[in-house]
Amino acid sequence: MAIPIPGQPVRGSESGAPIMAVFDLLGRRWAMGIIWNLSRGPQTFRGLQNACETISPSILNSRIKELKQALIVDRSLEGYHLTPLGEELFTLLKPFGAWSINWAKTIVPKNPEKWDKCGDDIENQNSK
Amino acid sequence: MAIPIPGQPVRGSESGAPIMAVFDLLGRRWAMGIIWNLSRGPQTFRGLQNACETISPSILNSRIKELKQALIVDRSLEGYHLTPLGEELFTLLKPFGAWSINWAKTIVPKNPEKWDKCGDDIENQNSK
DNA sequence: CTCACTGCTACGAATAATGTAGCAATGAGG
DNA sequence: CCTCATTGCTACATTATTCGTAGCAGTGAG
Repeated sequence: MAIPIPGQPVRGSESGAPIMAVFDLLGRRWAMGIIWNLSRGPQTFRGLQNACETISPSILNSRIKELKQALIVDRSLEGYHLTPLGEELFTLLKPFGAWSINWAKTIVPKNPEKWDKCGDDIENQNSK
Repeated sequence: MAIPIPGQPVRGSESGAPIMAVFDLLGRRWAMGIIWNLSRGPQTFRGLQNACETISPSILNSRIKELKQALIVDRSLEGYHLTPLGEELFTLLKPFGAWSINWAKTIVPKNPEKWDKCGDDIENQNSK
């Protein structure tokens, strides 16, 4: 799938508003997870694959290509890593970690039937 | 599609880390765009459909159901709107608007072949 | 009763993702 | 050289998700 180009019509916006292009790009399966994982430092293809547990290599390959084209990810000898633009994006993504913990506490009691274990995972997540 | 429950295995994370559940939820097509649109105030189903231009009603319906289950969106007489949790989420999403403009300026010169018009849209986007 | 509109469902066609197998390249050990 | 293991990545059939369009029931105005 081609990356959305801001200024061009993308999914959800004929006007080409850049925010819609971003939502298109980040709204693809695994995209945000890949950025999150890369924030810890350079990763190999295999490393990312393991981090994303169930991603298939062909999709990982597509997402990486897209993020590279979008200048968010790049590759060096140490492996794939975030570009400066990607780092910036991650700083915006970071607060979602804390929000997600709060969200989990609110939502989980509303879905008791699906809720057994969890506690530890939630508490331990703020480790970066 | 069922919403991801933090603490339960979701796409990309057997551990059930809440952040992965959030990425799963927000990483679905249109999800972030819907939240973005609702930040301007209550919207009708049709209003959202028009705002998202090319979304199909069945998908819009699914996304709304999911976001409602996730306590991010609710419905009242005035229409669909963000819950307090949803408003919080939007404040995290908001900075992406500014970043996207910056990103657009960087990326567009790298894709000259796809770039004709754009300028005005980019400049005028920071209106909330 | 009609007309226009709304929220929403149905459903086939198109597109995207999964899961698995496997290939070429690289590097270590013998 | 010749294995063997590992890595980055491709291929491809199966399955899941989304698109695009038609249309139904409900509401309110005229």
